Amino acid sequence: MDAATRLDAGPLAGLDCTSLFDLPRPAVESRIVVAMSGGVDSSVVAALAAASGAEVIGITLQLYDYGAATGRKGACCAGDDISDARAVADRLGIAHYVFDHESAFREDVVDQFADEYLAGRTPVPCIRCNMGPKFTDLFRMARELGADCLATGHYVRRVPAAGGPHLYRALDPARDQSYFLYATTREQLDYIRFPLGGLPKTQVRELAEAAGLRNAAKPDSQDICFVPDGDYAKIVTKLRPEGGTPGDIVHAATGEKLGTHEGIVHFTVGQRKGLAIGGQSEPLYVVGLDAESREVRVGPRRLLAVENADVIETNAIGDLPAEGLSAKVRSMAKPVPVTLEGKLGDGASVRIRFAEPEYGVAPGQAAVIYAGDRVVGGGWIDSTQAVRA
RNA sequence: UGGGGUGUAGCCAAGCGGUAAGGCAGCGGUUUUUGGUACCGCCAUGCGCAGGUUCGAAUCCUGCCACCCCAG
Repeated sequence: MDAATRLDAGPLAGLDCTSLFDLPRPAVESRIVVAMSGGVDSSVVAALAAASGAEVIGITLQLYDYGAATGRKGACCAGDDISDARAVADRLGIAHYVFDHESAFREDVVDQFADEYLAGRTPVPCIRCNMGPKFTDLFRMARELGADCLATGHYVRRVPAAGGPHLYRALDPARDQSYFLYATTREQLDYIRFPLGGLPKTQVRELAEAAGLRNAAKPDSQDICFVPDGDYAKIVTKLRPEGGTPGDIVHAATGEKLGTHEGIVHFTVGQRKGLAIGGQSEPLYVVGLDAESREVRVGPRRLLAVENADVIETNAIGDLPAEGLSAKVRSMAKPVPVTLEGKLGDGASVRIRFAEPEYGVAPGQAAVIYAGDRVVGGGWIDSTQAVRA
């Protein structure tokens, strides 16, 4: 009947729920706050927490409302997520609180998102969301509730080490979410737990199934959570109408005007589709955006080659090896070899030199630095330097 | 008005009597907790129009139309 029994009998019978949470004292004396989004992953974290014997409190933040965000009525998936979270908490017999966090989310994430596009950059709202609502606000709530830790469903590994915990990529590279967590501070990492970082997704689903969670088969979330139909530009221009001001599309090499566009917010460096320019012998990509002139500069793929990128507001996690560093400039990519100029961390600016030219590096995106599987930090890409022709 | 040239999908373009290449764009799908990329698939019963020759024409012939260039 209770979750612990089911788990012990289920496909993950050998799993040590207590050590998954790396608690400072016996589980039965501990209190764990779980960030519950309503998805499978965080629901399973709640189930694991409950199975550990600790007192578990689930917290769900109401972050957005699709109806309000898009002007559409009757579409409120956020509400479905919240009710899923509540149902899971009920099923597990744990406390569950929902906090209205919409206005803070709008300020910290959505407005930022729109402003970045307006400035010709390409934001990563998921990182902002982790930095703010999840790892700052939820963090504070968990502390105030006297919890021993805050647990989330992120696929990333926290590994205790001498100078403080380290952050590692998930065991399953296909699920790894470390790109979105490079900005995690030492204080946050001390307190937050990622019990799923060592598990394959299939196992998580099996566990959800075994625990009888109603969202066990719920599709993985993808795209930007507050952009229901994938049309992010619609949201941006709704928030910032000036983002839809037309401008010219010009060839980056010749300066020739090739066409016009319906707003700079529709483009990102490295983008190929959507330019609607035909009659070319090879594909054209966006190689630069000028917010001032609203000019979209395009060119063949070779013009995308970048030899270094300057990143700002950097964070460092743990000590930095002298060599063997690699970097990801997008979530779905293999880390590529790099060297750093400057000292990573404490908000400093650093120059990343790519060992081989990197293509489609967009300002506004994050560059995350790795030493093998360990995340050593990262920062926001502010500008890039093209490979000399 | 005379001379020359060109008219093939949204754009560029191959084809030169044997039953419409390719690229770009676009659309769809796969992948994906950001944007994007990449990959796969689709995309001219018809070649400016009308006739003719031929077993068979985008390809040859005739006329017409349109656009471009040169001349005046």
